[in-house]
Amino acid sequence: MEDYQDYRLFQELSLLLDHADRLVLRQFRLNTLQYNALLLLDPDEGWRLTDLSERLLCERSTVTRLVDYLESEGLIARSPDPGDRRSQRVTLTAAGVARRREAQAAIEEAIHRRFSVLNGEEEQQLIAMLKRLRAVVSAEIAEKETASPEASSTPS
Amino acid sequence: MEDYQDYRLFQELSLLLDHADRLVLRQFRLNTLQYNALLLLDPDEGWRLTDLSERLLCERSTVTRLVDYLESEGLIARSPDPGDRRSQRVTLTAAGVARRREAQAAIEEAIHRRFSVLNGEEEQQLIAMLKRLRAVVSAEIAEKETASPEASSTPS
DNA sequence: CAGCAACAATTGCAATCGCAACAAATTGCG
DNA sequence: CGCAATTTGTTGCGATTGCAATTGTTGCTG
Repeated sequence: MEDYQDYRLFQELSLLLDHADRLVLRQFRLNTLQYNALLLLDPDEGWRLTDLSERLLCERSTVTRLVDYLESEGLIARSPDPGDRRSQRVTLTAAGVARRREAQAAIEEAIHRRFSVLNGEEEQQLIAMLKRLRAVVSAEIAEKETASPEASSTPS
Repeated sequence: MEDYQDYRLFQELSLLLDHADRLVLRQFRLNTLQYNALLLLDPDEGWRLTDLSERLLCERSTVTRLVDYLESEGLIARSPDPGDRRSQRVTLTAAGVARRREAQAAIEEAIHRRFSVLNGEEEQQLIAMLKRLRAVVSAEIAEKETASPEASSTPS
């Protein structure tokens, strides 16, 4: 009955959170996706672009341009994959570690302030609900995407 | 302590929901914003573009182009505001009502399926938490936006 | 009434991102 | 081995959106 109210609230809060994050990250010359990538990356262990795209829930082409930008900022370094000449390994530079540390401090301060309106028990409930929702929506997407990209068949 | 987990889950679910909605709305040649606009509009009572932008949480320029598109699809009509030559009034056409009805049926079916993993009590809790979060984040944005856009002053 | 600030809508521009097409490299199967 | 299918990353293109500047209108104030 309140499904729709949940949905609208969730949608609106998404927009607001995106906007608020942009305001925070702007001073570090990062957008949300770039920041999330920095969080994942590591100075030692190199990530492949394809793995980054799967983790960040975006297209490979988006990761290409994301990596182009972070590289131009000197925050990451591309290096060839020793075992596969198609692949590249992306690692954090010292500047990347520093920039991530600054941005992370600002973002996590903001996050903490926002979620301080919930108590510990509520957070647990929220996490549990969000996980269940994530599972359903993931399944819905998987179902829809295996349905259309192939099989223009309608076979007998 | 779990603030960050909440946040990441929320962010990920936002991406998934956006993606899932796009898959549903694509068949009606609408994106999420266009659909939300159709929900607001009415065959009789005309909306001003500025009011739409505030309701949809986007820029006025975005609404201009949104209305351009919906008009080109024949779903809405622009008419001059009788009392103010600066304004325009936007109303739903019959085709707009029909398109909205189809899209709404599909979307609400999907929403209902997604939120069926929560029971009534959980939905109430979720709504309450989302409302509190919305309030904090709104306040945060308002604070940040009144801080920077003006006052490059640092006066004596 | 003249001037000016505020407001409605639009346009230009840049940033962002998904999708499709592509080149290079790798894998697998006959 | 040899060739087809798959995989990795890139590029072209279009769609979407925010921000700043602009035009035309309104309303307030001296």
